[in-house]
Amino acid sequence: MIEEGYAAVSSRRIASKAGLPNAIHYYFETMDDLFIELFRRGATRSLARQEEVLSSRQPLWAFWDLLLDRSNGNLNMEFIALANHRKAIRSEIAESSRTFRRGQLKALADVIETSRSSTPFGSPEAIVLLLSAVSRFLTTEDAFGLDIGHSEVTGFVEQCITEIEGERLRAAEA
Amino acid sequence: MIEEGYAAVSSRRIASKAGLPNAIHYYFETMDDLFIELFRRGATRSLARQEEVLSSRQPLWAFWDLLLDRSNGNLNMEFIALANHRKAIRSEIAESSRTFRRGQLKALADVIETSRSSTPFGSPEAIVLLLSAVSRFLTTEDAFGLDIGHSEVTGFVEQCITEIEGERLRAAEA
DNA sequence: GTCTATACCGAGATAGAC
DNA sequence: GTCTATCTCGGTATAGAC
Repeated sequence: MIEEGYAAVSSRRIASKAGLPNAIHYYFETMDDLFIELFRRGATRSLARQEEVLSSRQPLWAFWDLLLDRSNGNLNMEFIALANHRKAIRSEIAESSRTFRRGQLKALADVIETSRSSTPFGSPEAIVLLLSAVSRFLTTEDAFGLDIGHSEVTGFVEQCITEIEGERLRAAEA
Repeated sequence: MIEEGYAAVSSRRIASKAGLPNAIHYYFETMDDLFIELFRRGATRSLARQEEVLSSRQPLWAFWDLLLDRSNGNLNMEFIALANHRKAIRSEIAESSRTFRRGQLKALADVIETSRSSTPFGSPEAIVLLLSAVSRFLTTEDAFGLDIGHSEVTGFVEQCITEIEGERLRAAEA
C-alpha cells in the first residue's frame, strides 16, 4: 500500500506476498472490510503513541516531532486517498480523526492553561490545526523534493511552540 | 478521476464516456502520458488564474480565497496521490509546483515590502506556505465532515493577512 | 494515419471441493 | 471450517485491419 498505492493492493497479492493460500474472501467479505481492519490496527497503535507523547514533559514539542515523523504518514496519506472514494472508509477515518483530535485538545488545553500564554492565536484548536496542517504539508512536499520556504515556516511554528511551552529541552532533560 | 479516483481512470472508460472509439493508445503511448497531458492543461489554466488573482488589489486576500476554492483542489489531490507512486508524474508535479510557488513569492514579496509589516513571521516564504498548508488541510478535512478548530485557525490566518495587507475590502472595492 | 480486435493479465467475488 | 477452482469483468497494450 505504501510502496505502490492502495490501488495495487489485492487479495491475490496479499496472499502471495504472505506465502499464504488465497482465502482472503473467506476471512473478509469485501476488500473494504480488509482495509478497515488494517486501518484500525494502525490507528490503535498510533493513538497509544500519541497519548504517550502527549503525556511527556513537553507535550507540544513532542507532538510536533511526532507529526513530522513520517513512519506512519505515508500510510495515512494512502488511507485518505482511498477514503476520498469509499464511503465506509471515509466514515471510519473521520471518526478516528475526531478521537485523535480530542486527545490532542484534551492534553494541550492543559498546557495552554498552565503556561498562561498570551499568544494572539492562543486557542488550542487553532494551534493543533496549525501544527497538523503545516506538518502534513511539509512532509508531502518533501516527498516531491520541494523545500522552498520549509525552513522559514518551520522556524515560525517552532517560535510559536517556544512562546507557549518554552525552549525545547534536550533529550536527556525531557 | 475526481469522482472515483485515479485508479478508476482507464483508456476504455475515457473512450466510452466520451463516446469515442477506443484509440487512446494510438494517441498516448502509456497511461502516464495521458495523465501528464491532463495535468499540464489544468496547470496552465490554474497558473493563469493564479496570476490574475495575484495582480488584484489585495493579492493576499485573493490568494487565500483562491486556495480555499475547491474547484481544482480535488483534482490536485488525486494527482498528488497518483504521483506518490509514479516517478514521471511526480517530477512533472514537482516542477509545476515550483513554478506556482515562484509566482506566489514574486507577487507577495512586493506586498510585504509595500506594506512594511512588522509581523514576526514576516518572510513571504513562511506566509505562502502557511496559507497553502492550512487551506489544504481545511479542505481535506471538510471532505470528511471534520470541522474541529476550523473557525479558530481560519480566524488566525485571516488575522495574519489583515496585519500584512489590511482589512479585507468588499467585492465592489476590490 | 486511424481505429478495431484481441492478446494477455489480474482483479473481486463465489460456488463448492474436501 | 478452510481453502481451491473458477466465473465474470475490465485493465494496458499491441498487432494488424482498412
